[in-house]
Amino acid sequence: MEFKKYNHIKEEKKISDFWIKKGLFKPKKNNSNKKFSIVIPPPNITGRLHMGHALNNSLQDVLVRFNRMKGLETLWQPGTDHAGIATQAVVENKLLKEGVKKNDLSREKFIENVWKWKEESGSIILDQLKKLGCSCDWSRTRFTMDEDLSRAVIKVFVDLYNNKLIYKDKKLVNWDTKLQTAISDLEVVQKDVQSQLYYIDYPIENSDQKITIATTRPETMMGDSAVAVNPNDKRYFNLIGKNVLIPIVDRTIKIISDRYADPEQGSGAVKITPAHDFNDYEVGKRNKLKIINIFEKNGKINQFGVKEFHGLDRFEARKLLIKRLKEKGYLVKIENIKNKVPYGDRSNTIIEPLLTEQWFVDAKKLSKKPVKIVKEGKTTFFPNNWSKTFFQWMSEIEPWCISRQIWWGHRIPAWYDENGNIFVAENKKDAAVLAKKKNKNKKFKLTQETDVLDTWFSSALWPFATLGWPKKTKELDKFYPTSVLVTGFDIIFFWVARMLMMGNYFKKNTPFHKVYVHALVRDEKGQKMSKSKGNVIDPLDLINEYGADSLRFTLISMASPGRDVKLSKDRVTGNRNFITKIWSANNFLKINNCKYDKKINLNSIKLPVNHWIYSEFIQTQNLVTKNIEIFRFDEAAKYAYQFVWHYYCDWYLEFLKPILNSKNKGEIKEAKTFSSFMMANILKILHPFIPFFTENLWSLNSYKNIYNNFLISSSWPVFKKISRFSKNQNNINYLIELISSIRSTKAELKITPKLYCDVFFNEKSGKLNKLVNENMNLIKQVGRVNNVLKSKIKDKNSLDILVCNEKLSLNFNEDINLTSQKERILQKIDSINKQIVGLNNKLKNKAYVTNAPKEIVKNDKNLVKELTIEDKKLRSIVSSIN
RNA sequence: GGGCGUGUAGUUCAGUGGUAGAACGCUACGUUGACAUCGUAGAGGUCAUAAGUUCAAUUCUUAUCACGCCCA
Repeated sequence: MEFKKYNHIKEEKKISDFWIKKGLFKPKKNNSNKKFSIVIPPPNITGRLHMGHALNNSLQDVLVRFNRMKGLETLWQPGTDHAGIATQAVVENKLLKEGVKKNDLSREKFIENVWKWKEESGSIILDQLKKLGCSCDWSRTRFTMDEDLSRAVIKVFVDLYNNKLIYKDKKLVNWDTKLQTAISDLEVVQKDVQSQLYYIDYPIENSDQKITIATTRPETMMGDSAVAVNPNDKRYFNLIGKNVLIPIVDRTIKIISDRYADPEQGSGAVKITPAHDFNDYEVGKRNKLKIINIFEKNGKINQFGVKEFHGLDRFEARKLLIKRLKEKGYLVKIENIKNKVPYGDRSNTIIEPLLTEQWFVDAKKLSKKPVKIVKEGKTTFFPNNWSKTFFQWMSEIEPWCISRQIWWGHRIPAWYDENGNIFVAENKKDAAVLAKKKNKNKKFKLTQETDVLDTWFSSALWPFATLGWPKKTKELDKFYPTSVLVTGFDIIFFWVARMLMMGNYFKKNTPFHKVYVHALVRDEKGQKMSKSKGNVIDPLDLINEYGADSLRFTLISMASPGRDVKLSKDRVTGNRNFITKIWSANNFLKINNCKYDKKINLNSIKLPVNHWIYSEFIQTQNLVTKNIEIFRFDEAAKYAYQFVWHYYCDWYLEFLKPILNSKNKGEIKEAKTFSSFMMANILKILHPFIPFFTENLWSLNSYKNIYNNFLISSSWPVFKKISRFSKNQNNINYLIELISSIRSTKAELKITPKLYCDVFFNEKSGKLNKLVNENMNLIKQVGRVNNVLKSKIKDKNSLDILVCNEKLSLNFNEDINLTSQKERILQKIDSINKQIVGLNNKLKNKAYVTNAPKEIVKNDKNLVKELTIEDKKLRSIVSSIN
């Protein structure tokens, strides 16, 4: 009979459509009253599936499918975020290609274009998640710019403003000169770069003296307000209070004393530019210095700079200024140094600290409750050490700049009257009411704030806003707080911490009980995947080549806590082979007409091999269950793999062959039904890992007829141990050892494995002897044994071996070379004796015998006994070879 | 500078206070009626280094070295 090969591409698509059409991803009410919910970390609409997503969502899907099968009412809430800056850039570029500049359009018109783009391309990544097999309730898909979610954002903003947790302030912020918006401190990455440190002389007024300062940013000299020296720096002690002239700029400033100046750094004297450096800003505040802003919003020198430099870009200005300083002899020297320079994570341009008016969230106040929640263990991190990182960041938290000078996003619900009074309300009408009160009966005109909110502001509301908040919905009631959040460590601050703040403030409850933190996916050499390195592996390529199941199984089984996933194609191939292995095992069942057509009555099961595989399955089932529950997906996958391949396929199916080939109709029937029953349960425990393949086999094998359900909706196996079966678990394991020994002896003797041998059991009362008699067919076929002899044949072609410490003789129909075997046994005797000596020494040690647990000592004593017997028997074998 | 983490077979990683495990790779043999995307057998480890605690340390403690990440 020919059997088709498994075609993952065709089947995965079919099954995915089917699940969705049948509504099987939706939460299903049941009697247990237990719930399980996860909100997806919303991918942004410009995003495309990468390995990080693949890992993140495979893990969530394991949890979701597992809990669904365990009978919990399960919701996996999907959706996307609007990614303000990224999306605006994408649409801006698209328009530019069509010959349209953003600023030629009205704000409304541009937003219209963004929505159009979103409708066309915004759900690509969700389709990719479907390809991965994610069982989200897609009918509940949400988007951060949806009407409902926008309402939540507005409400949150207004509430926080009214409670003084949001405020407007003029502060130095991280300014992106390319995107021309403020960004939060988290969106700034400090990069190590090669820089020049310029030493410049500032002449001291009314004196021949000069003071040398060192700076990496000479162009900011135009905004200098002072030169600072350390109060303890004796070199400059007598200069404090004197005026210096800024060269080229021709302006005088004071030399001040401030502890910020580090005597060890550069020359020990440092120029202070409060408008263009965060540290200088603080120095300026302490010393009441002038703030001189010399930059336009695009990073070019403005009218407060030196005239010659007006309109020059900051880097051109630097070059020119250095040239002028050199010409005039103010430049002392240039040093090459390594330093950190702030870059925008989106624009990859150097961030400029700029003094602007922005909206801020008082993150410090909002962080108190989350810290408490985590300390009390109401939200726990896995692995736990991430809570340390969390606490550390929360304790140093800065005000969160939430306003962005872009168009795409939630426009801030604040209105200004002509006098600049601010009115924050959910809509213009309400704002007008406030304005009327403020302006008494005078006329006023309201204009709305043009800034929009940071995308993370809306993402912070994700766990409750997606469930319907601020409305009181059934879902919110049922699924908040969510059970677990699965996320990468890189967004603990961006997202997790902020969700904890908002959830605890607005819902008075933690948004999730557990946070599972996974690591990065790297390439096989441990390098971060990046386009510039060209080492990116596209998950969709792997899905097409190997199937989503293979990719999922690989990622899941490599997700060890606290370790990066080093992905290589070899791994995926290996797991694809695993799936093929199950496919072909199932073909074996089909060929042999192994059908499972009604529920098994376990009491009627008689065959020892069935008892054995059942007992082994229970162990596996327990290990898989336990490990998923404690987030050890790698271990869970490993145990499932072990059982299926090395127990079910390698031994169980082999043991079935002699039974199926026998004439015992009862045994044949039991073997057929039970093997298929076990296959059904294998599919169950593998389903969270490889959902497409298992659902497909489930339907091909018509298991639905017995369980009245699709695999995805079937129940997780919870079989009980049956003591009657357990006896045979050990027995079959002894037989396996016997067969393995016969095989390796053949290999050692360089006898082809094909060759059958005869066996004689030297010890009549031995357990092996008895077992073999009970399983005669099995040992003959699987062990390739011709006859089990009644008496020993002393023959030059016979050899004694030891199995489970019982001596037996193998008799071959072929000349065998016993000298090599003798050598091998002598080596074995040697190593046993070393062990015995070691153990005896240990047992002679009184401290050991008195201090060690009795069990351990007992075990050692037993071991010595057994080893001594083994030694004796091996010696007798050796002497018989002579 | 502060914090976190990692170092176990050729590779990627589990694991444990009491005789070191898996997968992949490798070697030899093999097409036995599920499977060569396979089978059988096998080789391969001073558990980074040093000291300490302990009857006993790969495991706990400390130090050192190497590597990685985060924050300043």
